[in-house]
Amino acid sequence: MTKNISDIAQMAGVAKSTVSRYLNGGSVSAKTKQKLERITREAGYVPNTFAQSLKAKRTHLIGTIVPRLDSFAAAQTMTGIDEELRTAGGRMLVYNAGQDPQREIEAMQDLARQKVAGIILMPAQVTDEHLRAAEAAGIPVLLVGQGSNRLHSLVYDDYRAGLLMGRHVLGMGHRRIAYLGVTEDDEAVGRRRKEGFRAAAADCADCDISYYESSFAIGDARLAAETILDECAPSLIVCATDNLALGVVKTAHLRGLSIPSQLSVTGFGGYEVTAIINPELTTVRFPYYEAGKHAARSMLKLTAGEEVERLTVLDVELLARESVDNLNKPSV
Amino acid sequence: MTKNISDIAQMAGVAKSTVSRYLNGGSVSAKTKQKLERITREAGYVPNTFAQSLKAKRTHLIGTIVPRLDSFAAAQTMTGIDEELRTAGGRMLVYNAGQDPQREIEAMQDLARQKVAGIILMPAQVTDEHLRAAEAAGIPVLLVGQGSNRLHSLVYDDYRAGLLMGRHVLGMGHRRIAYLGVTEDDEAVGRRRKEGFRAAAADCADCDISYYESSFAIGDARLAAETILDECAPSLIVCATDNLALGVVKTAHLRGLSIPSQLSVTGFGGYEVTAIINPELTTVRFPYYEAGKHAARSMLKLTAGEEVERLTVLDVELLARESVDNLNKPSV
DNA sequence: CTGAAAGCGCTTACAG
DNA sequence: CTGAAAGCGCTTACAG
Repeated sequence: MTKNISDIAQMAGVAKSTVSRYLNGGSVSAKTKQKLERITREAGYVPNTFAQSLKAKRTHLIGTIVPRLDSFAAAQTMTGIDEELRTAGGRMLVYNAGQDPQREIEAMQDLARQKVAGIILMPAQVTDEHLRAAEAAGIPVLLVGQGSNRLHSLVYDDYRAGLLMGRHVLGMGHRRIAYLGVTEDDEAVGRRRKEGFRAAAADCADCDISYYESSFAIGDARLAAETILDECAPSLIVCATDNLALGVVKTAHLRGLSIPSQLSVTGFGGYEVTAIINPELTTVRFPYYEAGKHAARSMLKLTAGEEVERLTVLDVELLARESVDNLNKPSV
Repeated sequence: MTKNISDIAQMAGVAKSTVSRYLNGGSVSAKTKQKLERITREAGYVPNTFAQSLKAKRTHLIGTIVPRLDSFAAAQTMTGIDEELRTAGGRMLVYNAGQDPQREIEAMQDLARQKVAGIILMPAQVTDEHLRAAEAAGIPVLLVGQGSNRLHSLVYDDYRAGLLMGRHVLGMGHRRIAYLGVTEDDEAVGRRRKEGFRAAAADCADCDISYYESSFAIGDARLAAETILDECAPSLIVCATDNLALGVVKTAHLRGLSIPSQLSVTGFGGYEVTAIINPELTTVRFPYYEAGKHAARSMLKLTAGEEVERLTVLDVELLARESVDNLNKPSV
């Protein structure tokens, strides 16, 4: 029923190789091209992707490795990748690493075996093992969210995010501050956001900043908040992600602390939910969706053998909302 | 570098067909089997999936069509599907329909062309066109979230969800109630939840229930809440999804209405965020993750030609939390 | 249980 | 610009 390239060749009275050349944009006479155009259309011809891949030894599939499927950042990025890929006839093969670095490595090996054309990886950290696996894959690997000088990378300006947030809360008059971060093994989220924040605080003589650390889980953030509140009773807790901020907000509620009058809280990310909760959370928006589109475009170029910038830095935007109290209120 | 089946055959001193038979569990003598076992292992042989698919005309890929990537339900379901598929060596190819029924149809056609082994579809509604496309695909199609007597379906007990919720809020003493639903074109979410709720209310003589409708978007729910509050000033708004409930909560906050003392709100779904906001949202938990695992298992059976129950109904669970005021408080 | 051969639907040098 | 032929790495009747 479904036509193959031989059928088309026969119908057009040319050789299979001519049809193939036509399909792949090779040199074909104008007349032949016209004829084939009509015939393939009328016959509803669709190339068999397996046969193509078997010969060409690659697919139009782009492997995408995400730390988890149910995170706002991952979902937005995947949506961007998917949409952009489709416009070019590509497809996204999702690989869920389940927050396990080891599974990220395995994913690269597995995807390489399946001959995907390229891999977009959203890693929590980039280890030597990651680099080795990426090289061994023998196909383009693009990092999103974390940088490496050995791989093409698309990162957010985490440092500036921290800087913007630092300036903002300092400007609101906060001096006794707790910074709830994550492991510095995570270069982007754990290290650079904090460094940016620290740089902003460096200009401030009378600041008292305590640094804490938690995992990415909301539950851990809730626990960390208990400790922070007991130990240093800050006027503000800056959290390295919106999820952590949600956890801190939860603990504040449970303790009967009103936000922002009794405790100010901020996040990073710009998750949708931060605009829904009350009060709305002050945070920094990260362009996850745009990053996905950008990543897909770059990957398409890489698989086509074109040049792509090694490092792209995406800008972020402060969302100053209600969860930070203004301590500069004129005293009556 | 990478070995193919001929290399293995040569190394083992047998024919390619024998190797193929060994690989696919065909009849091979114990001796040959042992030898091939060792050789394939030592050589690190990995079959070329394209060649397999080209011949066998199918893949180990299972297409999964979701309405959107960034929804809690979709993310949980995908996670379940992905995990279960992997244990069987399968892979999930995600197709994002972007909330467009037409793209769901296209997705089935596209996936069929790509010769995926089966399709798991999470549709908003099941039209005749869906049914036709599913049949034309020529591969197993499994519905999740919506039922059809013409296709294998895995659904939630939406009717019971509505019933449980109805009994709960009535039991808490609410009588003046607004039900914010969605289009009845959505059999599960729009129709059955409401029917269940209505059944619970039927037992209640002095009930005053007004029915409203909105899209699935949080923004629309916020608007709908304005109308509801103006028109009928209920003590409680029952929302057909947690997202709608979030929108209603938002509007309540903006109007300065305290929850639950001045307005009670409930949802359906059991999204993670409902346990994070303050007060926690009363809702019904839907087992999305389990549904994903179940769907994958069924699909694996279907592609293997095994029998699978046409209809599976997954149970739901009421999560009675803080967003519903108890009107039965003893008056002092 | 095993092997030789054909074929899945393409692409790619190689000639012309 | 075009065609004939080989080959990508498998699977599958068909004999034996």
